Amino acid sequence: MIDITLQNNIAQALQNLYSIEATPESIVLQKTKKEFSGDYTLVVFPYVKQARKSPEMVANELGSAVKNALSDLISDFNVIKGFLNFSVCDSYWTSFATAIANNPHYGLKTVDSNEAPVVIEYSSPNTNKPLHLGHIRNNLLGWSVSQLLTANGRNVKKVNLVNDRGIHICKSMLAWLRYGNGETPESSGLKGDHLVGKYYVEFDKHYKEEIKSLMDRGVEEEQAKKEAPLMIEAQQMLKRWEDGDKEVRELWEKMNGWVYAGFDETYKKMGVGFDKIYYESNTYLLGKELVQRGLDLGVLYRKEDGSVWCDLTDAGLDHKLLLRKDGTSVYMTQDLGTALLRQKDFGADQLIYVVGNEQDYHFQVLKIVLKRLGFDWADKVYHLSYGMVELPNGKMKSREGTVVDADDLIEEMEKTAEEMCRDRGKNDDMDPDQLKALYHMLALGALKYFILKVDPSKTMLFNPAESIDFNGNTGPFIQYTHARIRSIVRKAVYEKGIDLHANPGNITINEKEREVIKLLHDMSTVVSQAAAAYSPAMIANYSYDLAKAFNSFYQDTPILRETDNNRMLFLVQLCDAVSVGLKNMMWILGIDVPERM
RNA sequence: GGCUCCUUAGCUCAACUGAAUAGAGCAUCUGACUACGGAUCAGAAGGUUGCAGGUUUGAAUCCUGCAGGAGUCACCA
Repeated sequence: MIDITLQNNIAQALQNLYSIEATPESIVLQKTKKEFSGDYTLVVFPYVKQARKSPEMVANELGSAVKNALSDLISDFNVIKGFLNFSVCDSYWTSFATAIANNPHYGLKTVDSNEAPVVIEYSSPNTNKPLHLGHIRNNLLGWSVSQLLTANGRNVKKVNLVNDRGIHICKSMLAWLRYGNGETPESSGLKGDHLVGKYYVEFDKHYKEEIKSLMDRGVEEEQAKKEAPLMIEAQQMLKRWEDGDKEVRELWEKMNGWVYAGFDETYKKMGVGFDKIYYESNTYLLGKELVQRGLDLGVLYRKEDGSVWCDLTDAGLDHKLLLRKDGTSVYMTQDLGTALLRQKDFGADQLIYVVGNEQDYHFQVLKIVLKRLGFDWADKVYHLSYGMVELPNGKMKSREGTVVDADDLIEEMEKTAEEMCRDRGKNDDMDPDQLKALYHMLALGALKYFILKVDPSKTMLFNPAESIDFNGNTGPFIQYTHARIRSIVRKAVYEKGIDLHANPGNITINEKEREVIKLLHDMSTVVSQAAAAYSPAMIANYSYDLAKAFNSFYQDTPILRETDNNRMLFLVQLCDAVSVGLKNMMWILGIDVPERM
């Protein structure tokens, strides 16, 4: 790559001219801004003090030295104040573009499956309600970061941890027994997760009524919440569950089965999947063993009432509960257990958890407790924290009915995609199945891109109306660009008989072509930077830059009417290269790109 | 209240490690379809990067203080 060559030569020149010791990696090259001529820029200010010369002089001397050493690569340089701009020869760019045309793996590294894996957990749903918009951000991030790390050559294992036990499940079960009349997904036509979610809401409704009537009779609110018959019954049910009561377990399995079927459908629609699924009902006991171990080691302590705690005040945090006084486990207990189990299962090089930022504190504690329990691999735990998704009218709250359901949203997007396609009337020749697949592809492209283009750590605002806009910085814009490029390449090959593998030889390129090639050239760098930052957003925004640069170039370049055969060949190869680049970056985001649309 | 994170154009978002005149899209306005796919492109307008200091040749970026917002500090998960 040319940037590495440049770095080496600059380091050498610094040494020769001013006896400045600088490692090649420490030399920062940036892309030259559009307003100035050149391709790569070196800021020389950091070296002027040691060189004891003016910035202009240092830049000129460095420029000459590097140009002389690399006369076949660097065609020219110019100096503006302390900025040294290098221009790269056309031949370097053209041969680069030719080389990646038709290389379907450009920008993607090969995975060594013997390497210790990166284990990434995402999704982690509760089995008492359907997936909503917040889960969508989680799932898309988790999937995309997996793809991103894979593209960077890492051996990735995707896992899901289903929270299938606890009081919340009992609430749904209880409400279903009481008010369900034996309703099933089949009899009601409801998706399993929606059906169970319905009874979770039902429980809450009746529970609140009970609290209210107790309070009307003069009971304090706190007291009423504890004494409401429904709550007591739910707790008894949890106890029966933990005791392995046959009747409760059977119902639990039946209702969870409905939910899993529903989730699978949603996951499939979103295009996400897992290598392994953990269930808390299978892992929570291990956490309890770890707590015992902590007590034996003396890093945890037991209060008089029997509850177990960890004192984290020396780390600047509070005391943290690890086991309730009745001996049942809490969230942290389970997480300790699953972390250990996962480490044992995979021998992971890194453990990534895609979990919302409301749990930043939880993960801080988790790492410290693991460390104190004597697990050195605690350092390998990385919490990929993401911000909440807000709606234009404020936060999502299940109570106020402002939750956006995942299935509804996807269906809504598909409908809009269909309308937009109808309006444009371009797909009259496609059969109904193809059209349906296309609408789905566009709907998900729009949704995924809209969510992934935002930096994960930031709170984002989801505006349903805007997300379905297929213009501007959106997924469909990139999908459309890709389809158009494929159309050009098809025509070139079948109508003009162009051989994509031929060598176009030496040709000169214009500014817009150069811009496109440079973007492609930097793609691998961007992929590794994005992987280091766990940021699909970088990929998304970069893809958009590339698509935009291509459209601008495309607009005023008559590719297939070009009279010079070599030049036409080169332009088609450039098109092909761009489509490969776009396709691979969209692959990282989990977005499908159509050959035609 | 303690701790953590956030605040960039009317709106939604960028800006990799500090670097040249802080960039896109949407919305608004002006232009380009006898055209390889117009779901496009070219252009205009829009900014004291929350406020006040500091460090630096250079700050949206680093430090301090303040204001505003979010999260968390549960025998919830």
